[in-house]
Amino acid sequence: MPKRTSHEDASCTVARPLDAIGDGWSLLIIRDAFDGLRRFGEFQRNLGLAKNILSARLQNLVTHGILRTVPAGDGSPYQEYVLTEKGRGLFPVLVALRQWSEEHFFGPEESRTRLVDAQDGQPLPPLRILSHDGRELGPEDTTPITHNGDS
Amino acid sequence: MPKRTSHEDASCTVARPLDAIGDGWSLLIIRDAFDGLRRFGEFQRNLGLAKNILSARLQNLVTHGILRTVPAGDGSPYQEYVLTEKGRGLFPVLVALRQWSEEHFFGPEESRTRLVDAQDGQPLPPLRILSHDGRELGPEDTTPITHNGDS
DNA sequence: TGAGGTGGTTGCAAAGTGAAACCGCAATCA
DNA sequence: TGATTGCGGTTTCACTTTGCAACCACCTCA
Repeated sequence: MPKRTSHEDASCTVARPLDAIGDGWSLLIIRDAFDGLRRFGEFQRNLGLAKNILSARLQNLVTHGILRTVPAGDGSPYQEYVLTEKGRGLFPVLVALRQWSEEHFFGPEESRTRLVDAQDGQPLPPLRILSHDGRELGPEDTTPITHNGDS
Repeated sequence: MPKRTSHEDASCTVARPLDAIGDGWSLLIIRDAFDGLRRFGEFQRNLGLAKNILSARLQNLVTHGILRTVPAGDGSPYQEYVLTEKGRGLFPVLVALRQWSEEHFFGPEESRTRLVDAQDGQPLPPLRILSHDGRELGPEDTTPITHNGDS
């Protein structure tokens, strides 16, 4: 996590969430959480990261309200980490990232893990950014404005 | 950028792009590039990061094919950094991240920078994940599979 | 009792980050 | 002509973070 002491961190909607998920591990933990992993040991085995790092990342995700700890699960005396509603809101971000990655980081013959429709196994079509009246918008069709909160 | 020497980095469509954009600065640089910034000094002034860090991040984004350098622009003897097609493909990721951030990191009264439709100034409606036949999909409606490249 | 699994914390070495200084180049100014 | 400034970096060095390994506390089961 960089320092970002600049003047630009206050109102930018990109900068602020990066404190929560901007490091290299958090999004992988969240992806695993979407895949149903809940236990410390599951995350650690699946990701192969050091336990102290995992511990710090889980704490950070909990304090940011993305994961929360629930007391048990099965009879074990330990806790589990599950996505909050805020954490589940990251689903479109992960889908967008996966689609971009599939398109640009993998060759057509290369094996990869992809997300498919659970009902019929069909791959997800590419995300589209639509305006309120249904036009498809590209990067040049949008503009950033400073919004005051009132409106 | 974490090490990720684990067995899971090879085929995961989330892990691989994080080498390119997984640090705390790269997405901010890319957002600025979408906003039209092109020059080293523009990025540095706008983000307030150290010049060596900016230099390293720009190099990394160039080697990953997200930005490319173009020789001039105006008459100046310097180079500019512009998004490649691959870089422009990150637009849905940024939109998804902004929408999640607006919803969960900002109070209703809090001032923030948001993205609006350039044509009519209307805010972008929330992204929806749709199946190939138009059903809206949530996290529990999808499942990850290992895809072999052939099909 | 003690052997093993789970969920961490603690050292410590190595790598990464960041502020400031420095540097080469070109255009500008005196 | 010689000095100055701005741009685009690179170098230096103190500081922070990461990651491996060891250790530890707790519980279960034999």
